[in-house]
Amino acid sequence: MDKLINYLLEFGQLNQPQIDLIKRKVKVVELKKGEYFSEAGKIPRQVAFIEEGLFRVCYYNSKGDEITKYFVDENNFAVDINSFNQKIPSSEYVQAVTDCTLLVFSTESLNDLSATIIQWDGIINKITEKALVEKVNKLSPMLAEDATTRYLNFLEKFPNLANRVPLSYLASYLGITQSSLSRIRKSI
Amino acid sequence: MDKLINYLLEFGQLNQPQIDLIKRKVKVVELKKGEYFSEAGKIPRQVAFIEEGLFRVCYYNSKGDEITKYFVDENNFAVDINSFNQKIPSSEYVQAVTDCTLLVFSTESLNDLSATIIQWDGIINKITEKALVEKVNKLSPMLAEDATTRYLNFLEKFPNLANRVPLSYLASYLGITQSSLSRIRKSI
DNA sequence: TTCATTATTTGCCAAATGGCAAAAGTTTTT
DNA sequence: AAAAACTTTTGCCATTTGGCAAATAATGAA
Repeated sequence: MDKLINYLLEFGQLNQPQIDLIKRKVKVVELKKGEYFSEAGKIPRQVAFIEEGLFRVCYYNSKGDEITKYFVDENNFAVDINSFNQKIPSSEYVQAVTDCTLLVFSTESLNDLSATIIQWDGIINKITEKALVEKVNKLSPMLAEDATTRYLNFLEKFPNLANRVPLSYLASYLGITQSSLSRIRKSI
Repeated sequence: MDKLINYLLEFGQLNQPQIDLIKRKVKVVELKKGEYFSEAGKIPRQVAFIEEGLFRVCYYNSKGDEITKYFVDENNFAVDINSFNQKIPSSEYVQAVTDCTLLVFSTESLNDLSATIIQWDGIINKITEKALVEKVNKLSPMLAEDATTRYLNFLEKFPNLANRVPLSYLASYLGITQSSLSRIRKSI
């Protein structure tokens, strides 16, 4: 669990008893490639810290295409933050792209931590904000770039991943078709 | 200032003395079309609530193109949240697209409010999170849509704006060239 | 290992978008 | 009102990406 604790410590101070409490509140979960951590239509009741592996968040658009909204890799939290906070059914799936090791907080654990650790909410808010800002900053320039550049940027961000991720996931994330991505790959 | 207060009240309760305090901490500012509220390279020291008008957030990409990252319309806060919080120079401009009336909070005012009003941080965090989630949710599907659809969606979101915004702003927001946007307009 | 299934590549052609420069239209300044 | 400056439209053609279906490759199950 060191990854989690170190990650939290980046956003605020915690003393040893607090750290121990956090460790007790978290549950280690393993997910196999392809399994879902949370599903569209359900109210998410857990938050995952990805200790190992890769997730994606995806949904079906009005045309029925499956769209990968973004990838979440290790050392990050994965959750449909909006649905989780508002306790409304999610409109997206959170799915393991590779086998994953997760550290899972339940809603109750989070409430306990929030009530017990005075810095907790502050830490979580900083983490949330940083994650969202990163998403905006990654998505925003993509519109101005051509498909090849978007793919190259993905390669840079996830160097050893491009070949472990199904083409269809990656293509929909990049906003192109599978065949186009295949051609782009060949041309590089 | 009712717009501001009503907006804040959507995210938490405030009693009258608190509301009065907030009103005292805020400064009304008018900006003319084209003027900047904050500029790239500077550390932002203010947050604006847009009472009237439209802003855009823009930057220059590596090719030197000016890119409109997003628009912010009335009843929303405009700030480069990341630079503001971390006190680092912004990499983007916040510019008035139309004449605007703003309610401006300085860093000091915000600190005072945070120290005095117990609910303040919670309210601000909710607002921040909501704004960021909205940005992600608006950007994300754009990649999967063609230019015409993106334009139509913009028209829907800002019905009476498309013709008041320079073509260049809108085109770079939509991720297309001015000429393409001009042709799309004609074809509708 | 072999078969079945799924994922990826490829060919062919169509559609969307870009690049550039000139023309037309608007707005601002003098 | 005329000139200058800026914005938008348009023509022409190149490039990028898409759509579809078949071929190939890779993966998983029997």
